[in-house]
Amino acid sequence: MADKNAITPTRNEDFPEWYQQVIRGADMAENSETRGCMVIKPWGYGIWELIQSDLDARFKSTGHENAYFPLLIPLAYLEKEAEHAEGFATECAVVTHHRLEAEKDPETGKTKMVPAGKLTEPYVIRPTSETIIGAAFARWVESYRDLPLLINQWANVMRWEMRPRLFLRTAEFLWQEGHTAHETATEAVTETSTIHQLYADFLRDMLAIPVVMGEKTEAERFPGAEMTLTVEAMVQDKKAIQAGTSHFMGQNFSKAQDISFVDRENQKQFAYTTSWGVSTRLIGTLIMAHSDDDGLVLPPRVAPKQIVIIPVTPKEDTRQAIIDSCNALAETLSSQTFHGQKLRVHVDDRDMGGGQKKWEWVKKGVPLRIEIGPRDLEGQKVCLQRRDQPVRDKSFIDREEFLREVQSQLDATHQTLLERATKLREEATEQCHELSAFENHWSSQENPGWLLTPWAGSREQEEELSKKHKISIRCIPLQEQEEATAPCILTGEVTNQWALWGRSY
RNA sequence: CGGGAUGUGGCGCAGCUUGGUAGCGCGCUUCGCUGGGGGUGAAGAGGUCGCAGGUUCGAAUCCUGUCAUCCCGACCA
Repeated sequence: MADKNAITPTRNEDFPEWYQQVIRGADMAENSETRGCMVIKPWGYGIWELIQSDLDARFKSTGHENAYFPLLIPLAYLEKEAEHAEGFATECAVVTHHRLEAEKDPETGKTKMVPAGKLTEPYVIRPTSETIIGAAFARWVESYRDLPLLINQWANVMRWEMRPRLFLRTAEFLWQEGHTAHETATEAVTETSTIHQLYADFLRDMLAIPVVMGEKTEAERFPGAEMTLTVEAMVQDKKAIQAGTSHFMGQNFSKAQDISFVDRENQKQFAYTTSWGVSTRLIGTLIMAHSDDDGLVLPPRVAPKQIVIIPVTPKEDTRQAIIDSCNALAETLSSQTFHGQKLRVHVDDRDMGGGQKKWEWVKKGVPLRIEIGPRDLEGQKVCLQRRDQPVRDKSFIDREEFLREVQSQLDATHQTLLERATKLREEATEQCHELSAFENHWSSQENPGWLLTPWAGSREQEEELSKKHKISIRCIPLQEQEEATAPCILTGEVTNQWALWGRSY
């Protein structure tokens, strides 16, 4: 087993299968009996809780409040905004009955439960909550004094996807959805951008994932939105993942749902609304962005355990002293903080092989592993292993020194991950001005990375190119738009708009 | 919804062509040896073979139906 990786296959051999095995190896989640739905296990849910609590604080500090709306949406609500309805129609689960009746099969004698009590008006299990929250907003908003209305909801939603994958695309998933209503378009657009930036900061600071911030083209926009802003991440197979979106709805939804108010001139006006969300897909993105052939690699700030201490007890007579020493170290560490939160430390004193324990924590992606054995105890040292470094690397440092530099070790881990991901993305993103080079690029390999091109094509032209090469415009990056004008790669028209193309999840 | 495949102990599979009521690996339990490493020896626990019919003295094996899942397409956070 000496040189074997913990995860089979490796990323190069079979990336999608590697992804599944990382999740299994880290014991994060599993497929459930319910079609397309996953069971999120404590290690995976722990990551989600950390994501949640940090985001929640960011939402609150930008003036938002949490509320909760029903899981079931009256079917009629979904019919109000045509584009929106159409966008989600094919993936809606529908509730049509409200009672079960026991029915005995006369031949087998077995009892079956049969749906009964048909509803006159069916309900849709929310695929997203614009409509039902909009209905509430319509009641809540009467005057310009009621605005802005800044609401967030933490919830589960359901989209009957054809091809589910753990975390990345499941029929039921957890997310937050922000919904806001504003007096003016400008204010609503500002809100959309504020959240866009909030997401980008969050991904960089918590998940160590660099993103490209940009706007979606009309073809890729949220159904019913006037503008969709996105943060796009590149993962290790060079595909793109849309990690979070923030939509400006204009007055589309407020007109459809009558979210109106009396303005400062005593005139009736329709509000301008926004919505924005990130989901458990962030965990999938996180896995694909950082993990290696030995399993999950967690950025410290979302690691349910940041430091795991493993006692090495080869001799019975020193065993208790070592365990005591480990517990003492854990206690000291736990009283320290990292980015405002208590360090999350765990002593693994289970009675089992040390090697097995070590590999479990490697596969779970714990940022720092500490081992303390008889020799370390004697020399007041600890054996430190960092998850962002090769698994077999270890350094023996003074215990006191370790206590002084834990935080910087954790920060350094975060920094390494962020730099690696940034480097990967930069190396796999090229500018392209020639249509022939553009077309060749997509057939050169399965996932050849991203291309940035001058773009002035129509929606139809975009869709044709997308279909032909199985790509999409990930976004019109905000940063690139100021750069020099150039002829569109397809039409030749001189433009200052640049499009970022890639294959995506 | 179109094309392909599969359903056998917790997981991964063999057995099915040539019917005779289950077997392997991993995991799990107990005990021993090990102990800076995912080691090792022994002994155990655990399945009426997706479901429903049919053929047969007898079906995991043959036939029919049905359900579910997976892979390739169209859709998608």
